[in-house]
Amino acid sequence: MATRADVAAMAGVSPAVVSYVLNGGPRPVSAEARARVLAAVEAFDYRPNAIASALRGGSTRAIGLLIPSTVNPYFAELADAIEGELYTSGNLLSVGITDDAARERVHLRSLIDRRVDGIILISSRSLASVERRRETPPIVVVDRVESADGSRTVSSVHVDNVADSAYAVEHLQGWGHRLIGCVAGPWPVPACGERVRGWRQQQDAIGAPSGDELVAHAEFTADGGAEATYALLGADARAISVHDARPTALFVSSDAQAHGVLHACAVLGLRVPEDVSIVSFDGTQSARFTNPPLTTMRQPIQSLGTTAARLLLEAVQQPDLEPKAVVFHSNLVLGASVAAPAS
Amino acid sequence: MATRADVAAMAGVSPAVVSYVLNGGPRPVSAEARARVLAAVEAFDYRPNAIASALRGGSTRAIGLLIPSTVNPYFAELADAIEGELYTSGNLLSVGITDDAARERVHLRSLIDRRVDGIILISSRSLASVERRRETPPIVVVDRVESADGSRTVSSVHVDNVADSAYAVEHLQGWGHRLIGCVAGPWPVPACGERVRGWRQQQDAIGAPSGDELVAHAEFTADGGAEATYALLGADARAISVHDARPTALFVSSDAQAHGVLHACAVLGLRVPEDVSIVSFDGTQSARFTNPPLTTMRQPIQSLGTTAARLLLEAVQQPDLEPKAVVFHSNLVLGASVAAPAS
DNA sequence: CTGTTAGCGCCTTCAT
DNA sequence: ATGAAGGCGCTAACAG
Repeated sequence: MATRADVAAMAGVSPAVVSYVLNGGPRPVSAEARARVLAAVEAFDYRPNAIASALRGGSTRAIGLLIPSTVNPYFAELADAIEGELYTSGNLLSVGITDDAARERVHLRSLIDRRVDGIILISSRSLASVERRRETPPIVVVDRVESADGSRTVSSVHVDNVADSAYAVEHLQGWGHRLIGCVAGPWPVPACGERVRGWRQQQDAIGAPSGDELVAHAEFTADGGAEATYALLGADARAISVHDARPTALFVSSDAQAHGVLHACAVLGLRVPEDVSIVSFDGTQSARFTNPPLTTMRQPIQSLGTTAARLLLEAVQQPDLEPKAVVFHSNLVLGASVAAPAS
Repeated sequence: MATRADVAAMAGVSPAVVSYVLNGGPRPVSAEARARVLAAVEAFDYRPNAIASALRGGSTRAIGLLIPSTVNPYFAELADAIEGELYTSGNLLSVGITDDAARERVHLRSLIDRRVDGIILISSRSLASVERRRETPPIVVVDRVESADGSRTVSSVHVDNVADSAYAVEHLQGWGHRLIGCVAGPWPVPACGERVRGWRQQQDAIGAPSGDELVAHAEFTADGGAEATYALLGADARAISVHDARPTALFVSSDAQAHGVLHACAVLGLRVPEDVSIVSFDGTQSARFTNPPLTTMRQPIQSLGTTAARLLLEAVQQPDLEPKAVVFHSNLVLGASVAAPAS
């Protein structure tokens, strides 16, 4: 592959002049020399080696993204928004899938070794260990960030999970539901805990049951949602024996799980919404095409993604900027998965 | 950040010895020196700078992936499989989303500039221009590859789109359908054309209509599928005026489009499968949770992804290996979107 | 067994 | 307006 020296030789100038032309500085170049250089660049189809440039200049124009999965439509839509914003600013996205925590740590290391300019962490389980590290590039987390000592060291973008979850539960209560189960998320990250907290808070607010027998943790997948449903609504569910009645509604922490919840309800012979009402969280496109369409709390996914990217790029430019926390809120999208409980 | 020189200084050895220890060669190192080096590495939390290593060694251990979208579940599942395989082999994935062809070209350039070890192209629209380039890293395409002169220069992985599409159409015919519409894909890539060809071939095989009035091209999105449905089944559809009857079934080129097809049918007051039967292509998880569940040709997405990654890694290791074309076939997954036409 | 050294390709200061 | 040269951090060939 042609190098800068080749171009310089053909143009009859020194390598420095080639850089001057291509980078628009820092020194002026005569029109003649410029023309010869550009011709040589054309002839060789020359492009600067980004590796060498990065080694020299200290910037890779690459951003790392650590994401739990791309199969979950919420994460997929988020990744799409982030990539779009980065593309616009001339940055490349390096992606690691962080199914499990060990993998997340390995990927984090790898990204730092590769000197990415910044990192976006989605639902990170190893943020604590990150913050302990000496030297990391700027980081933005898509999820709430809570530091032990209250001081924030990274920026974050997220919805108000507690309030938005409470709102979803309130919607169910408004239709007359009291015994409402909660399909919780799998990971020890704030977003998962907060959605349970929002459910519990809202149940407590009207004196409705909020015990652990009504909570089932599950993976953020359809299968996870199905399992949780069997645990909560199946014949020998603890929720049923404790309350001597089957929950009439479920608050589900993600659309991905809700797909499996619908499936499991069908298997159990329960009709949605006649026998069981469902409200889920995320508001992805996929929620519109289920049977029945899901009533779901729609997160502003595009905004979350573009904001995360923009915050990060700002931090890359000005490393000693104050970390920010940007909070959005969700909107209830009415599907057809909620009805009044059978009386 | 600590450099190799720092570690060497602390360990009281030369920088080369640090490399010998960390890289396991190429020269032996005494146990004592090794211990001191490792202690120093530990103390500094030192890791080699991957940028410098790449500049020197010629390998970035990074693979580029160009993908049309992550929101389409077929592409998302494919990306997931590819990332998994690359992670296993210690490679990082750099992703570019190639919504439009211009973007694809920019990304391709960028990946080459960054000296990725190889590139995976999904449904590429600019392969022709790639093949014209002088120096590219190894490339694997997920789609069929057709060179003008018949000689293949890159490897490919794909299903037999013509045969698998024909099979899907045959399934509809088996239920008694004759007037079958085709929702085609949007891009000038082999996979899109071949699915239409499979539909047409199978229609011709039984002397059923296969004219262009029965084909509607559309984006690989739900909205695309909906628009195509209006064009084919709406009140003033050309298909209807030509045949003086409404198509009783649709062959849909992707699950993503099929979601929108279902939606549009509901809007048009057409029941699925009573009024319109549907078979789609891809067989993603998402097809199981629609209303009704989709009957769809399931591509072996995991295998496609891991095979693409493995072929590429082979080519990276042995650049003058013969390009291969690996062909898989799809399986019909029975949902509930097909029934006999109303007589 | 260990140390020295020459680049990899680029950017940029300094000298001309 | 241009050229020469140092150095980013690393690997590996070469010399002790």
